Amino acid sequence: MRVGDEVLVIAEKLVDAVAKACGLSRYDVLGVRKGQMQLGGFEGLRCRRPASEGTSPILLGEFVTLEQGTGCVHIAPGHGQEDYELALKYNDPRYQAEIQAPLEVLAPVDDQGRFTDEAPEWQGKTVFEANPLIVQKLKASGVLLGEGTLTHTYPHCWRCKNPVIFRATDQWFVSMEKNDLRTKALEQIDIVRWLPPRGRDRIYGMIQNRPDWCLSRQRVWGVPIPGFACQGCGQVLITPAIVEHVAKLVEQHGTDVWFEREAADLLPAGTTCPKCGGLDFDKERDILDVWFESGVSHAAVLKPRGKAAGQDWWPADLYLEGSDQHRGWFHSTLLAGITTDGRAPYKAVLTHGFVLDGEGNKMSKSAGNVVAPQEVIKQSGAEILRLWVAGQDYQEDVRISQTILTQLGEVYRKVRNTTRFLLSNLADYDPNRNALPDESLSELDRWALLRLHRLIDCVRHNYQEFDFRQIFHELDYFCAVDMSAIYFDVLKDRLYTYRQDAPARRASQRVLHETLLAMAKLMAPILSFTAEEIWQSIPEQQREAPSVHLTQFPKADPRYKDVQLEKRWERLLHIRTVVQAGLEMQRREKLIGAPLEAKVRLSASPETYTFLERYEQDLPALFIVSQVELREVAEVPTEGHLLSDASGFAVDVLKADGTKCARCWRYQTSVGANAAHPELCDRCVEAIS
RNA sequence: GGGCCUAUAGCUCAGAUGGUUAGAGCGCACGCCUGAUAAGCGUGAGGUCGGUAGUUCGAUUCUACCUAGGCCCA
Repeated sequence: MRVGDEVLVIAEKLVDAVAKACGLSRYDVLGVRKGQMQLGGFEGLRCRRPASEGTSPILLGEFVTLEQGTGCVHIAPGHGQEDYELALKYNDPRYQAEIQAPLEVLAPVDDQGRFTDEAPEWQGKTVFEANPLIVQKLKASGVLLGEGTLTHTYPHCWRCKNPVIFRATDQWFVSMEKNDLRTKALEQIDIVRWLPPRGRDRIYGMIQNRPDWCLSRQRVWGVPIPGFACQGCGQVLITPAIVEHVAKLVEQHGTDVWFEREAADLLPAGTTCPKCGGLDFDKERDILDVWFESGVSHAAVLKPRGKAAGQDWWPADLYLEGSDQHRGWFHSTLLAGITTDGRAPYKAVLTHGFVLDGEGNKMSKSAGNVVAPQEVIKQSGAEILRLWVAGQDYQEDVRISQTILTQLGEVYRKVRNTTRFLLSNLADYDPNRNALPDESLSELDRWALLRLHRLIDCVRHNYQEFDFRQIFHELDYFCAVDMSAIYFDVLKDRLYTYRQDAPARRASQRVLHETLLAMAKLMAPILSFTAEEIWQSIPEQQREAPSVHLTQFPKADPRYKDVQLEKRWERLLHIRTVVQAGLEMQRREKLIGAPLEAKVRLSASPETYTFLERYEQDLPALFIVSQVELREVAEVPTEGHLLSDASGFAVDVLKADGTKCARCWRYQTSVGANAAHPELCDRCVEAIS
């Protein structure tokens, strides 16, 4: 645009804003130009510099926005990443026509933030001291159109909050392209097993796009880079022989040797510069990127250990860390492993999410929502914390809150009480003397073993798949439903009232004993202390090792996998549930209280009757009632029953016949028949005789 | 702003190549028991499957967008 006798180049959309900011009241827009010089644009045109001699080319940069300014900015490739990358782009041979001479990466600021002799006019002044002087000079020479200040976010020291001055400096790099590091890394990623599988996509994308690995960091503390530079010609010196020499010194004196000694005392005697023959060197002051150290930990930890144990410790079976380490540990380990060994030093990588509060928000001190593991351990115990880890879906972010911990306490107590019941009912049982063969087991016992071995199968599989939350839920269900609500409840009668050596009682105790051992082993990796506590409560001769953690993990025995029996019991347990609903109805009617006060009448269709007939003697025990009347009827359901079920039976609940036996609490007509024991039923009389 | 990802009952989790009343355990309510007792048993009530739009005969399941949240990067 034209202002007086001057022509200004301004981004089209910013013309008004610039005119306003600079107080340009009268101007004409002469035209719009865009793109390359050949197409009539500005790219490659040269401009006189406002504060120093010479000209600079106009470049096109994607990062210049229309949010403020004129749309034209000066760049300093020595003082900013985007500027630097733009200079690199134009220094490529295909842009030689546009820029005529290669762009220089000038960084005229020293380590103290002062201008160097490359900017003689400001030499010795800090950047902030020079800023107003430079503005003054521009004003004086009449090249400053306008001036203003702008507040915006800018990188700064996280500790002292001072702004950071970017400088292009010499660094050490690992090239992603030389020796095909990137290609090899991508190949290795597809060989490694990633859990969950999407981890593969995440690290693949990163490796695909990452720039060269910058190995050097400008920190005073860390692992030194064993490099040297010739004082005479600046030639960099780092050869295998030199590195080996330094490594020996470090082995003898520790890493500090690098900081304590002069360069001459760190180099092999008689080292000369291969380029100029110089004898004096500077040592490298930069340290290694810390990711380099974790990236090579496998070499320090796995390789020597494997050798010492005569085992294959390398590569690792599994690397396990939070999902942020796709960019960290897994990443640097992969690159280092490929460089030194040509492969990833791990076979599989498992990642977990992050711990969030009960609402799914990140924990922070200021938000006051932090749940500290130490506090959980203090309040609920380490076992609850372990249970929490197992029960959560770690493939996503996991939550922790008082509600969740309280709930875990319930699960823990269910597991604990279940094993307590097992232990207390095995007090008079010795598997070496009292165990009965499979043929002596009732169907109920076989069903319990079937459920146990299904559990073993499932738990074993899920440990292999690292799917711990399934184990958590299966264990909970097994304790709460299969054992506590069904098996134990039915078993109490025979455990408490049968003669001690009654085969039915001993048979069930065998199942209880096997269940106890298996449960302790199954939970051992998660509830390690509880499992061991259980184990120590088992008499020494009744367990195969002094510690549960020294036992073999249980394996499901296929001989208990009776699919027909499983189907029959599914049906029986369904009938049991319907009967329980009937009992509940009569309980509400105050007809009965305890189920043993009841007699259950089942009216079954011919098909159901045939199915139930073989269990007729077992039904009172299974339903935990005093009597069961089984009747065959032609049509079910029919009117006039308490409850009827679509699968072909109806339930009625009546008061039990007879009187309550003082010993087994069942209502039996035989109570009172024996003069010596007028309060006992016939079964109890027999049991105590 | 870019990459990867999540959202199912109060809680932790299942679920279906899209198809009848979306499941479990716990918790909760109510009741029972008192020989697992700071235990045990039973019954029941809880969900517009984050929101909106689209594809489809039909979507919680597929697509897009939105909202909320997490990790990494800029």
